[in-house]
Amino acid sequence: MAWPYATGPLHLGHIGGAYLPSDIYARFRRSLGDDVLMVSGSDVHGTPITVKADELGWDPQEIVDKYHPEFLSYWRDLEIDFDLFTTTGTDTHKRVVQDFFLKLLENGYLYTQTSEQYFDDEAGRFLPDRYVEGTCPHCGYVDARGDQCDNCGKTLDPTDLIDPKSKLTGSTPVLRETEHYYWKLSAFNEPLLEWLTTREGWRPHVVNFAVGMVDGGLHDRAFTRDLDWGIPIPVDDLGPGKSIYVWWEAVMGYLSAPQEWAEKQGTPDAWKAWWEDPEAESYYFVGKDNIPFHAVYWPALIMGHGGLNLPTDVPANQYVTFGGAKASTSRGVGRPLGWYLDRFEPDSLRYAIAQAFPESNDSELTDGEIVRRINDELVATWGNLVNRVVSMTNRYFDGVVPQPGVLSEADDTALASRTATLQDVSDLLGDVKLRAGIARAMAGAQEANAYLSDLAPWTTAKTDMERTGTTLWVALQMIAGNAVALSPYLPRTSRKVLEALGSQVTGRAPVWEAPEVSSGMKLGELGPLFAKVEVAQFDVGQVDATDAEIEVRT
RNA sequence: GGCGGCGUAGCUCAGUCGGUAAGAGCGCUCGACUCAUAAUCGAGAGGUCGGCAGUUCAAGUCUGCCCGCCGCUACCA
Repeated sequence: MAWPYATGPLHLGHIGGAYLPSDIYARFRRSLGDDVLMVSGSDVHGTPITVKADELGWDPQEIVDKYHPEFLSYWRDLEIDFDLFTTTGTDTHKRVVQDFFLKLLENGYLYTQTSEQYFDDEAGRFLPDRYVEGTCPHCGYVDARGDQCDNCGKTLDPTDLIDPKSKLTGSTPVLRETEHYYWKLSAFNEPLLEWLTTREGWRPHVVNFAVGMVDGGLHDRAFTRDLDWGIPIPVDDLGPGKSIYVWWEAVMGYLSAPQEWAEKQGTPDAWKAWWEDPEAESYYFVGKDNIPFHAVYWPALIMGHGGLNLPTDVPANQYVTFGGAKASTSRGVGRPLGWYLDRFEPDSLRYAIAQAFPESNDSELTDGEIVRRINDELVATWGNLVNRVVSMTNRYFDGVVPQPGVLSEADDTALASRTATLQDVSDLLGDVKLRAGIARAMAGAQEANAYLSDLAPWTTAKTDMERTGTTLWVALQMIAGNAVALSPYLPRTSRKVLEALGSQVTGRAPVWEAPEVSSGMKLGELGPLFAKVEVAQFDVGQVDATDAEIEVRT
């Protein structure tokens, strides 16, 4: 799972790209009976946080304190079931990161080197490339940044700039020597390439991207920064004010979070089952912009550390787009998640997003599209199926599951389709094809609807109650099986259905098999599973207006 | 500019190693049904797979060029 910056509200892109896929996959594996540990947390040391803090005149910690709890509320509302959602600001994380640093040092993958960097005397600190502006030596553009010229596009070094100025204070920065730890990343070119090119079942765009990157030859990278905010290095030979670069430190959260979880459980060594047992599998659900860190840098760090499991898979998603542009709250594309949570039921929203997972391509998801998916697909096909069968059972059999008579060929076919659905969805989920999985589960519901059409229990009820009872019994079995198939995607309503049909869901997820709905059992109360979304529910004209508005804005 | 990627039915998307008549859902049309949240079921219409050229017995699928679009550019992807 990606670690979000605690800098602002999340939007559908975050949910569709990483958190919901992860939750669905985790629920599925739990249903299979596997032990699953799902962890993530807020990155509290990222540059965006200090930048935002500077802007607002706040302390970085205040930003974190504002957004981290908000994230937790999203997980609760959407039922994204983390075992632990922590932050990179914990003592455990600090300890793990510092130990990791020492391990790399001990293994010979860190060395010190001095370089010259611009220093702002007025602000009293070193300036990142982007904080230096000046005239481009290539095209003469006046507002070129230290890393790149926006006008001619050439990549620059801050020292190339003519007449450099600090973006912070406007003063002329001076070059100063600074010493840093460097990470011997170049040592991992071969092993990474070897590892990446032998991955099977990975999404092509992930492998291509990572291989392309490593193939070009990775250079050593600075491991530390001149910053007070962050995790200080655990050695003092460089003097004070040296922190570990946030990206290297953030990914180590995957190692620290399980340890924190284990400590809280009172079984401090329990994390090793996930990290040191070679049989353990690890899946990193991230957006495609995070591929370098999860498919290249983090594996390289793991290799450098030794004794830890490399990622089993990095099923990175592409982007959820709005009006063709990547969702980004800061740029005003898409809406904050809270807006949707106020207007949609969690399972309905999960459905709409899952049907648009950008697994192999960017996927467009507008408000109108969400409404359409909920009303015309989820409510019409699945919600309605459950509702019609339950109400017929109520009407003809007083809500008691009827006793089936002799099964016809159609009945057998229907029952077979139930297990086929479960099997197919299982195969797709196993391959992390989550979007195809939910589509297959919905096809199962359509098969049940078609079965009802063929057998027309409302007609046979006039003449042959045994036949009617058999049909409804079969339909109830199909519904129960389908509820299981949908349970990773729609946990709340699936549980409702299963419980109404007499299945006790004991663990965190139902067992992955078609449950038997017993004859003679009285059905539990079960109203409509999902409310149809009325557009009037939005602020007047909001849906269309927003779609248009977003397009204009991009 | 560099790097990565995208352009397939009205809409959102699938199309594995190039090979049976190009697929799904929704929408639309027609028909059936009336148990059900005007839901469901069946049938059908609709695509020169962005354009041009090439490789091949055969290309949505490979190569080149062009057009349009998007993302990343984190102290070098």
